[in-house]
Amino acid sequence: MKTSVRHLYAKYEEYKDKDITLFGWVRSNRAQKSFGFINLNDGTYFETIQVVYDTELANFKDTQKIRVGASLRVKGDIVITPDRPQPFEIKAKEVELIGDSEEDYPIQPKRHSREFLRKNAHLRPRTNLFTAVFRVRSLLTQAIHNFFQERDFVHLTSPIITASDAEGAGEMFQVTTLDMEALKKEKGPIDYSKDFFGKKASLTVSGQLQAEVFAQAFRDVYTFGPTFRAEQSHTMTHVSELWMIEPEIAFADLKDDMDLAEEMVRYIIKHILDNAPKEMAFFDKFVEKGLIKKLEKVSNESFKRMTHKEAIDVLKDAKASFENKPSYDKDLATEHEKYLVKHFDGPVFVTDWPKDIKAFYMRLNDDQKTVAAMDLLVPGAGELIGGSQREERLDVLKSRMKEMNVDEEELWWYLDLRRYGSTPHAGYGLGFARMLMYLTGVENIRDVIPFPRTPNNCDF
RNA sequence: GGGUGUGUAGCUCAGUGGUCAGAGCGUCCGACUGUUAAUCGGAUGGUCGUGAGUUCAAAUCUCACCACGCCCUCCA
Repeated sequence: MKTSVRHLYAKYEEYKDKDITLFGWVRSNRAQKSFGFINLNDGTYFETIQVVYDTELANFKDTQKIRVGASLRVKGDIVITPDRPQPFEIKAKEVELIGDSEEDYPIQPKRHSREFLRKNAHLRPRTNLFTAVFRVRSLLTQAIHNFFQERDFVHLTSPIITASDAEGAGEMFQVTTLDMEALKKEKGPIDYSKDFFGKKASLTVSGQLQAEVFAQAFRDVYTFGPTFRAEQSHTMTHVSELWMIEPEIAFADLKDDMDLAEEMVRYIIKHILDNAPKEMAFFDKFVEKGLIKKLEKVSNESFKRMTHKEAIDVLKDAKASFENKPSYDKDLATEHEKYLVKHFDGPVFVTDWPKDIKAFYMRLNDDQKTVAAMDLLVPGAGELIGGSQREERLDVLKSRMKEMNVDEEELWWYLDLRRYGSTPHAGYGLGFARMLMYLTGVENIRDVIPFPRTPNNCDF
């Protein structure tokens, strides 16, 4: 009977002394004179199963020499072992080498640097750390969809290619079918009417504007898709290709927006703690001590909320000395964010930001100086969520666009939403990989993405 | 993009001017009756990132280049 290690761990008593077959990869092989032990991982579970073999095997000598990384078929009986570190093991009757692992297999049963494993991105999913990270990543996807679907949100996919450069979130990757080599030889401006879309096109940096369209029809919607940023960012929290979740809710204000974000974060934490206990215990032990306690605390307490002005007041009163001086009309520096989350010992919403440092679509507050924006700051992952109440008043939106040099004609459809049944509405963007960093304690965003893209790195 | 640091065996690292360049792990050979990153013995393994320079002598000092890490800016 073919089964899985995950299934065995759940119901091993039922398999007592029964004959089963497993397929998997060797994590270690400890051979002695007349017996040996193989730790086999079959990919279905974080834990390995110990395969015990001895001279009764027809191919005992060959089995002793099986190397780490090889793939096997193992047939044998499940033996319950209450006196050993593992609750059960398999006593092998047959061990068949399916795919040999050559002598220079780079992954050894020992510590490797994260840097080395990044360069071996095709093999790192077989290590304990990355097995855990990517299983939690999969569960995180599920948790997010569950959360929104249970609340009757409609999921939409926003376009990946856009001809708008007004999305306002940073440098964009250009998309073209023009012959670059030929263009190099020509002089004068490029004629984009000859390009594939008849105009200059790029990869999207956000699906928010399109999500707003759907929110004005379905009320509550969310996107979950890839976005692209061409910034020369060399940090532990930035990549060039990232997945974002962007909910957008109509008939809602900034408070509703924050309530939703907070409820979502709590829901996600609970889902992961419930469904990946082995993985979370591993992170807690080897990646970030006290991780589980931290997450449990977060899921039980309401998040700190404060205005940008209040945050600056806190920073000005702080005994710490900052390289960047806190200022009421400036953005928070990374050192400020770190101070705030440490000072309040958990996630912090910062709201009502100076309008000049925020995007054109954010709703202007009555003071005429700030906008109804919010950032959720967390320890480790930095800005986990950025959101705002959107400007629903046509005249105010237009004057803000003028102030910030955003082309009205290009966004005629966006302005139309304010002409036909406009509603107060709000939304936010959640960085998927940053959420994963926060949940796992992994410090570098490149280690929570299967094949990360960063400046100068597009391997695999 | 700005700053800073690192690059020595397959991996993790030691070696900061002086004979043939070191350890642990891996790999290979051997020992071992219950191992948990098993242990023990032996062997294997390196144009010391690349190029130029200083010096009697360079892994070690200088310069350039390349690659990568970290910090800052940008944001998710």
